[in-house]
Amino acid sequence: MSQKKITPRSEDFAAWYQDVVYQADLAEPADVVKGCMVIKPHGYAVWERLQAELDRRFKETGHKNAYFPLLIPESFLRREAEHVEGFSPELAVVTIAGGKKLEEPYVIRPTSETIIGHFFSKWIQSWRDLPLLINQWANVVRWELRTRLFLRTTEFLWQEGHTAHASEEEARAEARRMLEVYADVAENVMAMPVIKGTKTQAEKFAGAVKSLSIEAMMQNGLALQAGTSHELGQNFGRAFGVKFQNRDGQLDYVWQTSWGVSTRLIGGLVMTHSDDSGLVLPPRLAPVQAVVVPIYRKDTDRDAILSRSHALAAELKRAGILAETDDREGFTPGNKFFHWEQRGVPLTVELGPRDLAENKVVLKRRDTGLKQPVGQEGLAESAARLLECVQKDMHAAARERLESRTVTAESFDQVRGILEPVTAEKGGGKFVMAHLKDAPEVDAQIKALKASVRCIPFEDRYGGAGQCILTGETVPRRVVVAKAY
RNA sequence: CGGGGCGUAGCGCAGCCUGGUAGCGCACCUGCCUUGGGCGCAGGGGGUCGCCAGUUCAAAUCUGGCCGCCCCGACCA
Repeated sequence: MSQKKITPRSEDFAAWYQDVVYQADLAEPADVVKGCMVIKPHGYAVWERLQAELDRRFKETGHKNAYFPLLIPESFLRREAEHVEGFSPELAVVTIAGGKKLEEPYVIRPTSETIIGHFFSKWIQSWRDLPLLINQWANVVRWELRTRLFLRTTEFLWQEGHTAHASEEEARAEARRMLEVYADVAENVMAMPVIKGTKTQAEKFAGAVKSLSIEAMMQNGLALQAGTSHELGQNFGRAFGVKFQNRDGQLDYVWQTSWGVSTRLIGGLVMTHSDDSGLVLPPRLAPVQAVVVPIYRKDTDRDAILSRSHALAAELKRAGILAETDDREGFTPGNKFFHWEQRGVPLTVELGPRDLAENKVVLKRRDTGLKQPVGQEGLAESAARLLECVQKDMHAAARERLESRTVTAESFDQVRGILEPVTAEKGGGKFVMAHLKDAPEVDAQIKALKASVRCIPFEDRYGGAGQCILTGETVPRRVVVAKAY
């Protein structure tokens, strides 16, 4: 393992992010496959914990998992006009298979609305078949020009929920419900505060009637769209002939939703909590929550300290804490501390000769770096309590950062003044709350600043209606403007 | 596609100007010694110097061509 230093955030935030991802052993670029990455065991373990939290909630809200093909007939993409327009530039297409040119090429799914729409049309006849609530865990491919580990890669892992409903209201409620699930996971599992809101018409998903999103703020002040949930209306229902007979005996098209989060969340996690020493993981996502580091000077200490370390780790495990002992030979304690620190382990349990003699250990928390001696008696309880505390404190710190970097603006020039100097490298980003009309020409002017309207928040905390700073028309509330990933 | 940069050990780089048997740091292996925040010492393994051609007694080094990658811009759920 290399001992390369991590570039400080203040020097170059983008370089810092890469360094943290490497040093924490989360992932590396798949050098031989442009734009793709290898998610390494530690990174994948974080993803698995996140998946488990999400999957449990999907099932609790009545959804079932299924799996649809990776390859989609090219013609399917064309059936929904906006959808094809939105996705065709970033499609990878299979034209040859089995040594022969295909009659009709397949695209590698960039998302599955189309092929799932096709199967929904076969599965749904009656209102009794509705709602149909499906989720798929899958990989997708989008040929992006510029990629960054986790945040935007050519291939990525995600889940996509696809549902069909008998009424518009029910579909709308579903889209909203799933956004709330995402917000719950972001806030309470990832300790990452988010703003829930509606995308502007210009920013909505290709083929949707309305898109909802949760937006998080990274430590450089840039926004990250952390999850989206779409009301598809009857657009895909019409395109794929997903008809049902309603209670009145009449044929109608279903109202659909789709919603997704991806491995991008791991990028968000890194950029929300980590520091200049490396990764910082919230306890609820850490694959290892506590690591016992034995410290011994002489061979005579060695056996006693190692066996006590193993016993303490076993006790922690019995209490449901993901714990292990770092009993690797040939590494100094200092080396081990750095090792686990870079990997974001929330709690380190130090056990040396002095502690052994006094029946204590030293607990160190990753987020604040604070150390405290605690008795070996009752270690499981004190560790569990401390983990809870770390989880809460991390959330509070991130919340505080988001609040303190949210500002209001009363004119376009003011928005420009705040956002123009902001870059992913230098940081300084803000969420600028301003009155803006939901109209494509307005979005276009914000785009010219290399910023975007992130969302129109559900909850208005900035004083209600006002005049659009570009058109002068009255709009109901301020929207979030920011530079984003 | 426009501008800039770079290809030498697993990673990061020096050597190139001025041609003469390929080096440094980290990582890796062995042994001894250490262990409360990246131990030390000694020994060791690992290279078609991006590819092709040319010049030359001799090319990592000079010349020409090609390929690949990175950054900035454009593009972008």
